[in-house]
Amino acid sequence: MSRADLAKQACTMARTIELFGDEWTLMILREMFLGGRRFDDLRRQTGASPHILSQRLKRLEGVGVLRRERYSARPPRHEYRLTGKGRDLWPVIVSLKAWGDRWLEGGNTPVEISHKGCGHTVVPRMTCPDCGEPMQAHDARTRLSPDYQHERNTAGRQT
Amino acid sequence: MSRADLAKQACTMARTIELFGDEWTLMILREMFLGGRRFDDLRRQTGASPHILSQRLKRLEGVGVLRRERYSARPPRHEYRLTGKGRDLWPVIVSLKAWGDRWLEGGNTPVEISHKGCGHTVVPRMTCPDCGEPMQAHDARTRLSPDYQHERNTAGRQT
DNA sequence: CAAATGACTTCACAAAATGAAGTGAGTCAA
DNA sequence: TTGACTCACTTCATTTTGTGAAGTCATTTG
Repeated sequence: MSRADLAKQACTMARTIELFGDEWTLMILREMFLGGRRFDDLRRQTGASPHILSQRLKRLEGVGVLRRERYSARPPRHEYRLTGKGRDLWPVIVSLKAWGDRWLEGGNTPVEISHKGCGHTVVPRMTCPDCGEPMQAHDARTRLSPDYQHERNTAGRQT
Repeated sequence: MSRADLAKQACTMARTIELFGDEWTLMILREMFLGGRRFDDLRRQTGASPHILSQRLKRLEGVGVLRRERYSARPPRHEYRLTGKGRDLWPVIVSLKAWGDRWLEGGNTPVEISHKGCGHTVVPRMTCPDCGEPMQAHDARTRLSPDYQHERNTAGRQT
């Protein structure tokens, strides 16, 4: 199965992973949430080669999570900005960060997040929007739709 | 810069991305949160080739997010289970799902999550652990440590 | 006028993924 | 007790993707 085939699956998780589930795309998103906007900044901070950075930015622009904007006309220069759709990926990046801060060894976290509302330095977490309680894997019950159950049951069979 | 070089960065985000930031690893984690435990189930549901699945499972085991357990002795059979460290990646997968459910077209979400505590079907979200308010990108202020600032300022320079 | 900057593209080479086939331990049905 | 089958993989040839260096082009700055 190729990357493109993931896009055909009904599961929105699989399709989102197909879009953003690679090293460089995630690094670019991280960098943009840290404020990076220009090609060369992104290249330096992510370590991506210009070739791959260019490719990924085009894909992200195509998906609509960022847009290319001219910030200078005379030498034609562009920068990249997250759209609302792109900013909505924040929880993904923050979740990765939270995991790393908790489980990875080797010094303090170099990036701190504080909540503008209350001013405290925090590690944002998942909660239930209904009752407000924190939610982790074991607090959740997962249910698959009948169609999706069927898709899964017939997946990878040769008959 | 290669994938391995990301591991040397101080940023816990970069190092976490190095560990889990690829298509197949994320698909495997998704599948495990959906209850998948055996090699062939994982292979079928993720679409990964046995080669790559084997590689990724070894890496994930090495990192300690899952463990290999024998469930039958006579035909020696194993299955894979998430550890606590692995279950802690739940917010990453849920965030990807939430984004997909919101922004991707094409039918209803095939996976529903409900909160055991209150029983409601929910889309878990990020909140501030301090004041309990929902948090999104624009509610957060990001601060970099001085060391990390310096690492960033000298990144990608040839002099 | 020469060198620098920013935003890329092109290219030769290297690394990784794919798909198919194979392996080995063991079970189960005839 | 032979033959088909399952599970958990490994091996291998081919294709795809990524890498690092160099090049391009339109300016601007020394």
